[in-house]
Amino acid sequence: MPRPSKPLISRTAAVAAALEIIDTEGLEAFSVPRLAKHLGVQAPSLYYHFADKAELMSAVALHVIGDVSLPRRKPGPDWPEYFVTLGLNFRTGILRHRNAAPILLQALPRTVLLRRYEEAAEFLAASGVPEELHVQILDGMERLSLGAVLTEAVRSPGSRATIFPNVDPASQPALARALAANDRTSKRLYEEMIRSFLYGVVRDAELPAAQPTAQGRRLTS
Amino acid sequence: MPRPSKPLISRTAAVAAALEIIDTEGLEAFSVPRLAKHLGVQAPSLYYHFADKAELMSAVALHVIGDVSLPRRKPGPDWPEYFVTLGLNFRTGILRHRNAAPILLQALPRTVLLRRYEEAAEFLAASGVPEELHVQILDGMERLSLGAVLTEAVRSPGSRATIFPNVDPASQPALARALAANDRTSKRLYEEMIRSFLYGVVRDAELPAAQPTAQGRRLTS
DNA sequence: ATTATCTATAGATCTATAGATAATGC
DNA sequence: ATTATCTATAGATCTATAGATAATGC
Repeated sequence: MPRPSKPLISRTAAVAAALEIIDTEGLEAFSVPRLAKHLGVQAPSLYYHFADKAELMSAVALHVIGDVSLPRRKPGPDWPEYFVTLGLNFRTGILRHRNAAPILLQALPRTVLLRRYEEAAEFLAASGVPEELHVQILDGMERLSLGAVLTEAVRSPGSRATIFPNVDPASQPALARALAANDRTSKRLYEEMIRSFLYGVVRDAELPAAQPTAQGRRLTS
Repeated sequence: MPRPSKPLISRTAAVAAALEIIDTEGLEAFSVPRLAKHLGVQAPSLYYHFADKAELMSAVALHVIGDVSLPRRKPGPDWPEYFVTLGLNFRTGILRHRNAAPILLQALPRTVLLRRYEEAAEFLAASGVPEELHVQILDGMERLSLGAVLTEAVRSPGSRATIFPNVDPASQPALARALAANDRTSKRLYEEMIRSFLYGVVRDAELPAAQPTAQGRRLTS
């Protein structure tokens, strides 16, 4: 039946199905014929909606980060918390689809992220953060959050429980002690990592100094 | 000739050839038959040296990070520079083989990195850094450097020149201003990112405070 | 005329195993 | 006997295009 009364395929349905395959069977399991079977159509039909496989993957990547919501916070001296929230949202969104994480690295058009950067840059300016630091903060946040989340996403199910897997106290005593002295979860480490970074960036700036945590103190100049 | 006088294939030669293919033709171009042709042997012969393709990829990943040398620094109050050097070595080593970067994310056994962490943990202890911070620092350094370098490695040749590509001053004025106010290269941003992070981690600790840069100042308590 | 599917198929690969075979080392 | 290659091949895919075809909307 060469043209159905109602279209069988839509881009969004195709992307959702692709993500479902990747989530449940892994990235390797994904292919165009595979997706077609999942949708109950023939493989070549998908090429009517996507130019090629790369465009499909790109659409999947967009869908994954499209779910990440931007923080609704007022500019001000606690501006670092905007980025902490952003980073955590980002982490949650990606970990929901951890098998798709490698796609983000390769197929994510950077121009998409840039639209968010503009808003973040405005936020920084409105918060009184010196302009010289904006690129440091935005570039740093991109690298840090993408990297931090990707490494977490590809971790095997077995090694997810501990921060470092298979530490042998006999041959790695210093590491074992370090682990024993740590009481933070992976999520908490990530969250604090963002605060630390932002605090460090503004360490020499006059103001607005970061007051990221309850114990946060002001820098003297 | 079913067995040559001298072996035609060695693991190291195979890995080196694999990396050469990946470097010059991209990760997609790599396959076992492809590697065999490059070595002048038949594809199945490679399965005598590697159990499967995954083991081969893993060996390639190991080779890439094997080139990264550990810093030779004495423990002391400028301990952050140990990590800055480590991070820069890591960056240089990976950017030498940027097409192989995605392999590191997926095929790198974490136990390999752990051997280095033990040395780093000893170094932190000897420098007088409180034990509670060791995991924060090691975990943070892993996420930060892997992430920062991967995002840099997959950047397309065209967009490498600028920090953010295709910024339109009309629609993205805040971003354009931020870029204009930035005078740092990608490498420099990465380097300072590590310093900022480490400085931030110890921001509340009594001592040894980080003195990462010439302008570095001490925290008051 | 345009839209959205289908069938058919080109064309190129891949991964991995089984089993033969000759050189080497004991 | 072991080592290190080879040939042959199973078996499974893939990506993508060409061209047919029927439903829809003008």
